[in-house]
Amino acid sequence: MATLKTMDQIVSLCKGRGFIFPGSDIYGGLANSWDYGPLGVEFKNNVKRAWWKKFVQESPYNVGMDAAILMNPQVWVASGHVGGFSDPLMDCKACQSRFRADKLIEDYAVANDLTNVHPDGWTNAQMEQYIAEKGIVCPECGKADFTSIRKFNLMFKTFQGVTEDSTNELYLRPETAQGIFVNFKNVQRTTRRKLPFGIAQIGKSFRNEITPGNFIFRIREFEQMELEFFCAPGTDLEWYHYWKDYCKNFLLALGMQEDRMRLREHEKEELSHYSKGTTDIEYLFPFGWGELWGIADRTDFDLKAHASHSGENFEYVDPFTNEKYVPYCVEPSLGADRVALAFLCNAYDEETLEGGDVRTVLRLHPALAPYKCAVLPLSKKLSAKALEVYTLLSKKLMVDYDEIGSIGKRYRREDEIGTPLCITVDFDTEADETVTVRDRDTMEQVRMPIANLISYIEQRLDF
RNA sequence: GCGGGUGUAGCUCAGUGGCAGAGCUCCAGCUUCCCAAGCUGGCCAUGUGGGUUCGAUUCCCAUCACCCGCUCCA
Repeated sequence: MATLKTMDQIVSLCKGRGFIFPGSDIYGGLANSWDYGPLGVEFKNNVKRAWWKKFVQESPYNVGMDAAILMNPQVWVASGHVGGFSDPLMDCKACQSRFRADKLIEDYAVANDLTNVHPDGWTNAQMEQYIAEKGIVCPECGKADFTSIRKFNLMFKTFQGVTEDSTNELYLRPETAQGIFVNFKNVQRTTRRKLPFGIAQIGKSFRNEITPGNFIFRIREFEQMELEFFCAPGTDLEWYHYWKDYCKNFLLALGMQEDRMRLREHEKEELSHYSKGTTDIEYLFPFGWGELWGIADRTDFDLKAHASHSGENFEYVDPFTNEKYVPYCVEPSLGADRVALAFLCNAYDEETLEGGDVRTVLRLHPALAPYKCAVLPLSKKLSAKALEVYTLLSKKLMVDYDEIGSIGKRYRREDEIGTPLCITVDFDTEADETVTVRDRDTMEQVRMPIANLISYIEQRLDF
């Protein structure tokens, strides 16, 4: 199977074959924006479709929805993003290191056994004053020479309405989850679901990251695939483990190599304020381990926060016990671009053939491959028959067609973009209605009637 | 965002204060017909915006992007 490659090889394949291009390229680009090209959009759509299939279509528990990106700003006050998503940062003027002011104070408090010092709710001025008074120094160089605090609000702002005044100020959502929480009652009522049930959503989110990078791993405009799974208090831990396994199996079923995956449980100190437990599913990228999927037990934090801010009642009445409670929530949250990148890295392989030439092959699971097969006439004289086959298959599947260059060259081109099967129309096809089907991974060829192609290809798409 | 490096064709790299070159790719034609064959021809570049200069791809400034170090968690 594929060996670990450098990021450059992946990026260069993506640019070269039309998976992913730098955003706004002709104007010199825009920091960390990337555009998905013809193959990239097919591939990413397949990743999203696979997730939806497993988490909505095949799940007895979950339903889907699609909330608006722009939401009432009160949503972000209630969720804690307006306050919590802006990190107070200071730079050391002496050595140029950057720190979070609240972290500096916390570390100082821990080091000096000051158990009653918690800078979470402090203003910038309070934190600056405290750091100056206590003479807290730079952990890097030991000097006490900090810049003042600068807030980096991680939420993008925009305006609704024609005038740019602050009363019309809106945020682009930094996560899709809140669109689910605010619709909890609507979905529960209209679907008549009883607990436990989940609401799934795929959509764009926006974060003004301080340091984005590593290709599409950390970008400012990204796509999330989130499930908010609601259950009775006390059953949350059980479901937390259920979904953790379910997520892991999803990745394995699509061919992710197990030795490049790991589950990392967050330490108590690392947990977010709302979370009782969090596990990250991480993937070993060429640049190191990176988080793909965060599975968090969010308790009743979000629904309660919205209940108190909005005045809505989020209590659920258990139809069997008549018990009233605010549901607990388990959240498996996956980055679509990240997992797509992981699948690309996972699939990328360079194979040295007999004779010494190197074959680049993207060993994507057929369900994820941009094209499910390619139709290749052995000669241009066979174009008419080959196009006939192409027309037939393209009614059901994404199919490529290529008649340029030698047949071997066209096989290699398809290998490089992960097409699992090549269908070669030759001089016998016209007479006996059979074609050669060549496998991307084994390079083996079988003869098959045209009539059998669709079912043969479709059975490989299961996972 | 801060410090250091880089920017020439789709890709990999030459080169110069006064004409911009190669290999691969790509396209066309011929040929071949089941694993990157051959021949012929063709397309395509100095990241962007300013400045200095008679003249800038080369020098200067800014900007954008990428790579390497400090902060993020989908």
